[in-house]
Amino acid sequence: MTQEQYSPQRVEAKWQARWRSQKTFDVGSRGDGPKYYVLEMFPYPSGNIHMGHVRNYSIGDVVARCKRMHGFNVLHPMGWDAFGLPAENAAIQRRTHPAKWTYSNIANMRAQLQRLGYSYDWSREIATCRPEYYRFEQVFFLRLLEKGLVYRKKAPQNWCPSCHTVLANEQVVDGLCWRCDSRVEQKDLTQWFLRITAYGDELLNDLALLEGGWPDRVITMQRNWIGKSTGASVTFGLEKSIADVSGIEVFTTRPDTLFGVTFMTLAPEHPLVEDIIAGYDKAGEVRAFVERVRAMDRLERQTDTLKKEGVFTGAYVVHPFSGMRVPLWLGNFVLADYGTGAVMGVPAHDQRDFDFARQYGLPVRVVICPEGKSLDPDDMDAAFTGDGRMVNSGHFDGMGNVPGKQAVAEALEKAGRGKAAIQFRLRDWNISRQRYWGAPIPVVYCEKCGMVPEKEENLPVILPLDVKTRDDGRSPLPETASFVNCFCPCCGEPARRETDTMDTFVESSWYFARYTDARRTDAPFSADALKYWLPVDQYIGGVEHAILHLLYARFFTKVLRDLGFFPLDIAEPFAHLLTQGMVLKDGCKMSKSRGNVVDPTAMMDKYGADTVRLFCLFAAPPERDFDWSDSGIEGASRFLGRVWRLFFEEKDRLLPLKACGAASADACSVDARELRRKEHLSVKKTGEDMARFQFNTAIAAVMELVNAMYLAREKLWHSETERRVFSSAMATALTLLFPVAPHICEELWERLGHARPLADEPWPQWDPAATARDMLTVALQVNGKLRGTVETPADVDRAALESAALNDPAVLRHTAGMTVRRVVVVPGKLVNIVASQA
RNA sequence: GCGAGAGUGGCGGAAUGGGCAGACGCACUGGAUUUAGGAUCCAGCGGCUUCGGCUGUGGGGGUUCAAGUCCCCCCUCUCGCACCA
Repeated sequence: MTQEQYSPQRVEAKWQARWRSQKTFDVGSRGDGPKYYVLEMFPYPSGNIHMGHVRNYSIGDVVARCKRMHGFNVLHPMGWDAFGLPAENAAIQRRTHPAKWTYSNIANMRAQLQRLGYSYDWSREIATCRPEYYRFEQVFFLRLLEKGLVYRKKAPQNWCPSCHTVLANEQVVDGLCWRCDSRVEQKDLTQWFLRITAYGDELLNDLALLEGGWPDRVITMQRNWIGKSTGASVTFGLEKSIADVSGIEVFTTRPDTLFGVTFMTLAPEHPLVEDIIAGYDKAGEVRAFVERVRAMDRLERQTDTLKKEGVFTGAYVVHPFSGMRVPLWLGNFVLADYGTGAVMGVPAHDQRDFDFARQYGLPVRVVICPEGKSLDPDDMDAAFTGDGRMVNSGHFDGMGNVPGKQAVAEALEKAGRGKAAIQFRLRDWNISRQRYWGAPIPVVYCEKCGMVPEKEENLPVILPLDVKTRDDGRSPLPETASFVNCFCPCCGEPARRETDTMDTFVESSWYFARYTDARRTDAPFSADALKYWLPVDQYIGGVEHAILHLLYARFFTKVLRDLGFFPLDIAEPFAHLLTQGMVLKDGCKMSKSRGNVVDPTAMMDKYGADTVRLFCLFAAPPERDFDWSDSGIEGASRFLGRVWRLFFEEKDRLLPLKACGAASADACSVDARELRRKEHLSVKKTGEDMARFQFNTAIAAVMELVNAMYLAREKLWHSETERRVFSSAMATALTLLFPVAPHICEELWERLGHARPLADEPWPQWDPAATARDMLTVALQVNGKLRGTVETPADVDRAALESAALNDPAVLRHTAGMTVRRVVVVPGKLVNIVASQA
């Protein structure tokens, strides 16, 4: 028998061309059915796709194709997160322009994605570096400015000396730059901030809406990052008078311990330090301490092992209720940028304060006692942080400390010395970047009018492409006269344009919405399209964005809603989130320096796209990391070869049926009925596994079906019905495998004689009657141990089953000389005989 | 330290509500085919075994007729947070 050789490259090129020319996956041309929006995190156009992309996008493509087969109107777009530093650095290295580099990378990577046969609606493709895209970001910026949600502030900032730019707090990981791992320095700079803290509560509370849809750990990470603490602010009067300053404010989560305060500690950076130590005879020592702490960088200062140190300032504050004098210290553990940069010290009830007090001989004052006990400060070897009764606390004595928290806060408010307060760990988002390849911030600086927003009708402020790039990595914008020199939108006089650009995370905070009407030019979105498509039903990407991108996008969704761009009933952008694991090689992350990179295009050259997709999905469940295996992909390739060969070896006898097209196999052999049963079970299992994103087991179910067909093929040609059973199994296998390996399935489907492509076929229905069995294998246990099996008719009654079990030779052997105490029958599954020595 | 997740053959991994542990694949072994190699097809494949069995899901207890699965204690690994007042 001559048979055609399987050439994946030829088959894949054919179907990719057809899908493109027929716009198969353009959602605009298909308007029926309920909507489903599946989105994968868009790539940074670094030059070439890597296996991580292939895995991410293969998962998304299976979801998209499955949903489509289930009758959904599926939006599945793709685009480019195209601004950013690597383009600039690469351009410097290659003596080219970031734009040129970026656009050529996009062209290259688009071709690579198309070679993988993903079902994207390419008509909605976006690139964030195009003015048609970022112009709307500038519109958002101006509206946010109007609302006070974006502001400029001078403050110590995270500065990456190697990237020559500031970083947001979220972009500093263990004191290092998230991108290049350089040590981040602190630098005083005037920067633009987005007031994400104004949404702290909503970002925190709405995490509840994501329970069940997002992985718990991502929700937890966001909750921790936002870091809400409830407590009170308290103002301690300053004994010494400083102009305009009446006292020092602290934040505490334990107002119930207020009477236990025996000292106060300020951050060395606290703005009042100089005023406080003025005139103190040991001011020099204090200054030396401040200098020493300041010299340490963030990383050093935040390690656990750092010795807690402090210095007395010579000054005292006054307790708001007791009027007691409280010594004022500086401490290296107090953070300047959390709370008020000042902490009240309650050594009896806070371990850190306890250690500090013992180290410097400060008094310990017990104000909470465990129920029915008393505490002696001299006997304590650790702080008591549990609940109990308030003591030594004036008229609060005897009160439980839990209600005491509120009571003290109320009393503070009445006395004008404080109030209930909430603190967030979350800081405002610094979006200024001192780099060139980003979206310009649309404001100008005028000598007369100061900072003036650009007029909306003048947008976009276009990033000039004809700049002289600098070798040192600094932005060329400040030296680009044609960009910098402008006229004040307010008075018309000459002015200077802002030369900082926006953090690229701003672009990725709203791109998912732009896809809903990507070609629109007069507005960023259209209300109808947003209302129809949002939220994204399934979002898929790496867990490395658990805080950064996913928090920013949530924030933007709420902001754009409040600015009137988004529908009011959209609270969250991504209803379901799948965080896929990494593709490793030899247990390590793939990297050029390690030399363990597996190139997807080389794999496609060798095995074809279908095999690469199949292996990425089959190797492990999607959330888990998996190790690339050269023999593993061989196995995937072998399986597709097996499908291809089976098809051509049996082709002359195959009928052009649809999936599950054999109505019944009643009058047929056992083999035919078994194959039909396997076919329907495969439809059930594959469907269920796809729905819960267990692609590895879904594929295993199709493999089982193919294996069953190999074993049955010589036996099933006796009758027309048997021929139909076999043909139907083939059609079903192709249909079930289609979302994973679409090209080969389309090709064989067409060769089976179908005019309508598989892409337009519905997901098959399985028939419970076809999965039923006349004979069942029932496990026989004695005292819980498997001793044998027995074949029984499916409708056997309990008594018959029980007696069959008791008379089974293996059972008899194991119950010899014993008394049967009990027989447990699980219908259709097993019989367990409980027996013991007589 | 706190929080989350994980630990199953030589390997990747199955077992969705406690019910025949190891599906599917890789590697390996044997057979068929082949001039040969490769490819392909078929079969075997947790460990021990006196071939009757015994034992086995990180370790130890427990619940149950029955535990990878439920409960308690412990160990290891991965990830996240880490002076947050």
